[in-house]
Amino acid sequence: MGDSTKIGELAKQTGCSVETIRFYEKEGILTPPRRSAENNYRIYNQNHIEQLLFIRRCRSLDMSLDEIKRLLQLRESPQEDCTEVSDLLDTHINQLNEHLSELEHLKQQLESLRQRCNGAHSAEQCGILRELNSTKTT
Amino acid sequence: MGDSTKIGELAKQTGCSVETIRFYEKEGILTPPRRSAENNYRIYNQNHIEQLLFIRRCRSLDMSLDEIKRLLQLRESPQEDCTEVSDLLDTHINQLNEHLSELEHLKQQLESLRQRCNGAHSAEQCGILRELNSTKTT
DNA sequence: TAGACACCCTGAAGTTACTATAGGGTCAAG
DNA sequence: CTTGACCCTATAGTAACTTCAGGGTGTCTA
Repeated sequence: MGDSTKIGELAKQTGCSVETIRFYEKEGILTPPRRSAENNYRIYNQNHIEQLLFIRRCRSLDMSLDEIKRLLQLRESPQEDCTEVSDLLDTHINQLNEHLSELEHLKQQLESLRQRCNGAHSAEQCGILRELNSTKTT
Repeated sequence: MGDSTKIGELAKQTGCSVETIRFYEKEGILTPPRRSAENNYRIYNQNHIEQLLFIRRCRSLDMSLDEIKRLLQLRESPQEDCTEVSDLLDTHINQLNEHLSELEHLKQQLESLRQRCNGAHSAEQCGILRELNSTKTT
């Protein structure tokens, strides 16, 4: 038992689509399951479910598949030092912070641009288009 | 004059790469320029420079090429009502805001996860990996 | 037992906005 | 006449999937 899950069932249990599961396997992120002798269907066990949930959690934290692949490896080698895990996370957080400040900046620019027009002008007079025609790229 | 700019020159004047300019043309975003009869080189005029600067500004505001294509069309029809311009911008700003709050949420999760480990553990004991094994996906 | 329908399989192409690469012509200077 | 900078086209690669084409499997029901 716990070793007879077909791909559709795994999809339901993890919230992944069937296609995504096959994709993860092809990319070497999810361990290939055994196959049924009769019909070549993939047959998953509890370990696959946990792997896939781990992947989903990491993805929900916006980690890349490469990062996740590495984390899965580290997860598989319990004796090793986990410094790399926290380093990876630090790098990830730094990237996120950079991304965030870019977007904050963007938001200000867009809102300032938006105020140039309150609708109901002709396009020729539209303050937004005018601004886009002349603003310096930052 | 103002009608003899080759692609490398246009690239310099706009800060685009040569490849990107050709790409924009292929995608129907930048108007195809006339070609030199002798050598088939692209020859740009002032209008192309302005178009491309417009595109660059929109891209720096993170607009998609589809959005930019539409804005360029609206820019070309000065008599039309510009409501669509401000609508497009509103939609864009809303998307950005959603994206921003997702990332803020993400940041909190990542920082809380990060606190689970201060390094120098074995991977087996690593609070980060433990957490990733069990956290519910949100 | 035959048809319908849900499920499974593979492999390839499409998505976004470029970047890079291969393979080749053009042009001015030395 | 060759070197180097510039131009051309067409194709593939990037990330993380999604979609599609084309076809097998399994079960239920008329």
